[in-house]
Amino acid sequence: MHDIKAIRENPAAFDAALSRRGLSALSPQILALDADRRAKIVAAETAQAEQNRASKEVGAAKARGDEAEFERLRALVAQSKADIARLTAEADAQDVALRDLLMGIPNLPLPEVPDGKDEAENVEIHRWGTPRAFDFPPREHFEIPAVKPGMDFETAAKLSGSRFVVLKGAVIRVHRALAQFMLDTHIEEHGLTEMWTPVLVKDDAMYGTNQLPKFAEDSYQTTNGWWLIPTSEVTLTNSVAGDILDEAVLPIRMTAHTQCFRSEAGSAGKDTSGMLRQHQFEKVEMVTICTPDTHLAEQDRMRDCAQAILEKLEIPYRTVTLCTGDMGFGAQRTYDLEAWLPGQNTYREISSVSTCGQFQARRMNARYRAAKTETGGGKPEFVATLNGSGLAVGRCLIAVLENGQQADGSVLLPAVLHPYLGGRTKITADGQLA
RNA sequence: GGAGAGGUGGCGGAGUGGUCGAUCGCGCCGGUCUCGAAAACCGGAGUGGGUGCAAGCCCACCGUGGGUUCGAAUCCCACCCUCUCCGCCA
Repeated sequence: MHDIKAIRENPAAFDAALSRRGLSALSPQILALDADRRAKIVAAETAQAEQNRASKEVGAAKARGDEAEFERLRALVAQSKADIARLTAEADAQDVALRDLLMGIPNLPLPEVPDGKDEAENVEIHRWGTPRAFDFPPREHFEIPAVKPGMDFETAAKLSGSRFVVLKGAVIRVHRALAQFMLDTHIEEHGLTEMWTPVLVKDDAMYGTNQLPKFAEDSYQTTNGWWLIPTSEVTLTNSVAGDILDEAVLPIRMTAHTQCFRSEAGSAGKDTSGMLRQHQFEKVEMVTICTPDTHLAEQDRMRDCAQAILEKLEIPYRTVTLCTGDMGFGAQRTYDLEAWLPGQNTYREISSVSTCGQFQARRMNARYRAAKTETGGGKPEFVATLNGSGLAVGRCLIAVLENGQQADGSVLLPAVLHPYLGGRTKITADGQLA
């Protein structure tokens, strides 16, 4: 959510940033609402102050036994009650209206974010590894002989419909190894703290990380009102909602491995084969809570953590900075990591690392108290929040399988996974670990 | 699921209708004292909003939302959460 004071102080800058995201100027509408709201607040508070004064006089009259004056004042106060109720309701309504409006406006891109309409205009900033030269036509993951016995879409369809998968045998073991490997690396080498969180959350959490109010149709809700998280960004980030943190505890760098649930509404026909895009998938997520002056450095750090995973897995990838037209609702800047998928002969998104600045913190009311200095401090300020995949486990499995496939139908597995697989180094063409 | 207890400021803990935004203790910050520190003493200190150049003033907040009343942290209703015991259970 945006800071109304910042918009008030510099509406032109606000509108200019909005236009970079392809939105028309909103500050006139916002400022009009804001002015109206403040006028209503003044009216309501003035009336309330008068009543409070009168009430004290009533009490005083009663105390000195002046019954006539007591009754006169009492009637007066009683009369103004309805007026106050009306004014207060109006002020509240304006407040809600402004909040609703601000809630629906996306975050503003940082100056260094490239302008652009869509993903075609993202800017590559880093490339690692060289795609293997195949002396046979590389297959997509679900067509590799070694994989086929362990990736069962028919059974999943029987159970749940399309966009689900049943994994078995060697394939799920590699999947599990991947998640463990990612977590262990983040914990031991990157200094992140592992968390285990609910995957069912209340409305408030979904508002905090921007899923609500605009993107309700992208998530699933239970009959009693809980939401299934589309990413553990929701639980990790909202873990500090409403808090006033001591600056000394920042930055807080977390990671979690959870199931994620997405309806994929609007993605009909997109990536329908294989397990690239599922309703249910696993992700190792990273979330950082930090001070606003450190968030850019923290974002680079987080990106490096994600890149390190791909490098250890020996998967060629490239990193892009998303252009204004491709950024998510809450992001100020986003790096996407795209893994090389030989079966598709292209790079596909496997991680997205975003800083939201104070955007989510304002929604969640998550603050920190800056250490006192001569110049100030000591006052609560909103924290900055960042989130990134570290990585999407299912997509990472795809990348490992496609990049490791051999002419004979087997798959060679990256060395860092061998310890997690009892020393086994490959999946044979008939689907066995060996 | 059943029974009971409880939700007050960073923490502990008072407060059952009228200057209570809230006694007190601890912790915290500033000062006095000290070579320095501790102790002691003095003083300060919540959050959000509105208004104002500012000092300040005003409004709201004692789990949440309603209600009663001239007036509510205090009374009433609903809900949420926590704890204890019992039951069930991965």
